[in-house]
Amino acid sequence: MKIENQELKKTFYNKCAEKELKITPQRSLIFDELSKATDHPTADAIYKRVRKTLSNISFDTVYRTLLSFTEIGIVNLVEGTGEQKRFEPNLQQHHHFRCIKCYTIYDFENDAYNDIAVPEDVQRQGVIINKRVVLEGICSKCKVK
Amino acid sequence: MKIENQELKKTFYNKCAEKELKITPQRSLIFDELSKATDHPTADAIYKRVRKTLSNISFDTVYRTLLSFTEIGIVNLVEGTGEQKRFEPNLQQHHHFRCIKCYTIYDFENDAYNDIAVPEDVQRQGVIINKRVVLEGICSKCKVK
DNA sequence: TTGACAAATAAGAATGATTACTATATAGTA
DNA sequence: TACTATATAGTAATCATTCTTATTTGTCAA
Repeated sequence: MKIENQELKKTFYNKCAEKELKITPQRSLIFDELSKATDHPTADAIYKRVRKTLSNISFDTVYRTLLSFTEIGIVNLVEGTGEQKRFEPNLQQHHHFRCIKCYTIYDFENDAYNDIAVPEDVQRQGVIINKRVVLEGICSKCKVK
Repeated sequence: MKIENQELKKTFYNKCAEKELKITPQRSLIFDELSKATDHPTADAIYKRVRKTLSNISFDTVYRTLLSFTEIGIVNLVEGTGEQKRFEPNLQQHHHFRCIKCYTIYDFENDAYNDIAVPEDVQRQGVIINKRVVLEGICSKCKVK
């Protein structure tokens, strides 16, 4: 396991303790599996992966667990336009390029985007937790077709 | 009907002609109804509104029509994280503040956000059609609770 | 370590959104 | 006006998500 994953695991234990979520084999496995993922998987995709280790885990457990992870902030829900929910590990701030044809999401990092200021009128409307730039378009693969 | 709505209606006729979509009373009504909306309605919400005028319109027609409008680019699908699809009229470029508790989406305009540059590495991955900043957080209403 | 209790799980059913199907109706055009 | 491809209403089917219930498990105090 890489250093950054050990760090992630620590956050997992800390946050679970803080929010009074018990550490179960299912939760631990689901967390590990999502931490490895680079493809913004759906709950169903994670379910298929964890079943290789825990063959009788239920889909409901996977789904519920992913949602509770997003609630305590150790996992992110990825924005889309109404398809299945997609999840990603809560890594450093990054942004998304989303293909409107195949729905693939490409991550990218950009310091200028990280530093954009929140307008004052929006600050008055609530507390901002996330800033993200979403670029939408057609990816090279879909362009070819 | 206001000037800008007349303009919208022209775009509607032009785009429909261009893409060979027939102008039907249902389509025309659905387009008008969404053009008036400021609340990023779901298909179901639009269905309820148009039924006041066309009482026997089917939900399927409304849903299908909204999707075909997004395909020809006269309507936008709003980003979210896996809830029901939400639609908005395709107006001038704007950005969203999205409450993660109640899912309400607040529009705002910001010139600096409109002008952000697309990084070169992303330009190589595809053609960008939309740039949008999504701010997520907790809105004042939900904060109170 | 053991026992009690609250929390978590598996399994499957229920709900709700979205999509597909089919017979009928209609817009656009000769 | 008549023709033809397209669109529609009504309904059924599918798929994602959420709920229910009986059982199991983690945690903590003794």
